[in-house]
Amino acid sequence: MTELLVARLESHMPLEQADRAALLALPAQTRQFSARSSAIAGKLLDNHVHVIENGFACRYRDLPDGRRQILSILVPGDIIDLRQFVLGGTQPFLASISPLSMRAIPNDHLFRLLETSPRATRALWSTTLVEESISREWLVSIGKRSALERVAHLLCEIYLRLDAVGHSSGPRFPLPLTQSELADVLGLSTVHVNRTLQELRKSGLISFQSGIVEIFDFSALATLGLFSSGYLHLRARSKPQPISA
Amino acid sequence: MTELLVARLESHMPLEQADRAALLALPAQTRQFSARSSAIAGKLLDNHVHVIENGFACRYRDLPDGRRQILSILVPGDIIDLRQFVLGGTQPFLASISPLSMRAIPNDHLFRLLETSPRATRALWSTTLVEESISREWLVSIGKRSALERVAHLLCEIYLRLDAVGHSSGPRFPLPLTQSELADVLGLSTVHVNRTLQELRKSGLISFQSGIVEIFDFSALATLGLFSSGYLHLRARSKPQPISA
DNA sequence: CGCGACATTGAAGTCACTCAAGTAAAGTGG
DNA sequence: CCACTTTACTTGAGTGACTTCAATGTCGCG
Repeated sequence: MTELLVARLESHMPLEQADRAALLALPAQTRQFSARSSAIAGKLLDNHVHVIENGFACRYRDLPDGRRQILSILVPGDIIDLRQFVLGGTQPFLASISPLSMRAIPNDHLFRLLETSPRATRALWSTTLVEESISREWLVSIGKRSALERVAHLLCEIYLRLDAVGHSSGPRFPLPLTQSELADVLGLSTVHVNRTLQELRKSGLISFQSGIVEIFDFSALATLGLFSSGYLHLRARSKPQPISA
Repeated sequence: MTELLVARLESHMPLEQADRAALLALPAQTRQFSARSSAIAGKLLDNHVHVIENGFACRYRDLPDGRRQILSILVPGDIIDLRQFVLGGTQPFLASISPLSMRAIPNDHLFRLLETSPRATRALWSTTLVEESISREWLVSIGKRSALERVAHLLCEIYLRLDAVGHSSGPRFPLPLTQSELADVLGLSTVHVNRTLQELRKSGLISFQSGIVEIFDFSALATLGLFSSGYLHLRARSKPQPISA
């Protein structure tokens, strides 16, 4: 049951049947976490790489005086500890946002795969490069986009990322972040996130309640957020996009 | 003459003699660029990966209305187009900051290396992961640190990165960015960068003139900037650090 | 010299923040 | 089943860090 991993890798680059088979043959055990538990990192299996199967998580950094910045939002299909796998060192802070289920793959099996399949290696490497690309886009948001643009941009991004792994339903998708967590993602204050969301709702572009977002006009939202999807490195899919950038 | 590449890879993880030899055997031709030419990307050799040998460059993103965010500062030893190599697609915008010399390595040789040396593959992969780690740290800066903290933090980072590849001289290092470029790095306005630099100078922590920074008290600067060097993933070096975090 | 690029300074403006309440919904315990 | 608590969201008022605009200063260079 690492189909999701294969789907994720193939959303960025094509695989051969042999690679797909090798990936599917990787052993994996399921692990569950409850919502909103920080310090997940300590509870991960050592010498395993984890793939999110369901739910949302995030990486974050706390500054000594209590300021917090959320560094990435992790959705199903995301691999959370490739950096440690490759580079060693300790896992940066990681927290679950919603209830979370993950698949843990033993490092040694993965090492063997890397040695035998350069293409699978590239595919895994790719996911880390896409993550980097997303980080950079967030830099643009936080550095130069206005609050309204930031929120619009983030919603577009999460929508496409979820859609790429089949976790959207039409124009609707789950976003189980509180406004205060969104603030820590976007480099804004909670109060300002609240007002910005109200503005987006009033302008008829989205609805957002009890953790569900609906985008009424993706292309208008993308324009408003100066969003263009290239940085996500999604390959065109066989079935047509429900809504497209 | 890819010694610099080897030095850079070894600053993050140990290599075996065989890997080192394989890396040094990679053919490479030198390419030169003048200072401050944007759209470097178009002038790079197709099907080559480029390593900076001397000088500074940056990746940047322009928004439609002229806002610009600099996404990363590239220093000697940095590899600038691994993403395209692995993931395909086009090079994000790239500009030289100072006169620049680079070494271009043909993709096919690199592919062959990846297929024969998993350890070299990991080392190259590592550099992209370190870049990602730096992007994330910049997110913290722009998202949550004050202007003074941001500048202090950036100076600490550049110093250690240059020092790791032997491009510092004692507490001094080149930083050929204009204040307006620093502003685009830090998500600030030029005017505010100017005032912030003055504050740092007045407090006696640094000097910064004609593109040369001198850090008088690294540890005070690091404290001020909430800097801790872990995210750079630098291995302890054999010779002692001149100044350390 | 005079031009261009960069740095510096002052004044005025604003976007987003902080502080402070208040509302709403959901969970907890007696 | 209803007080009590907790968590999230909403609203208003005042403030401040940083911005924008506009000059002025300084240095190197053709």
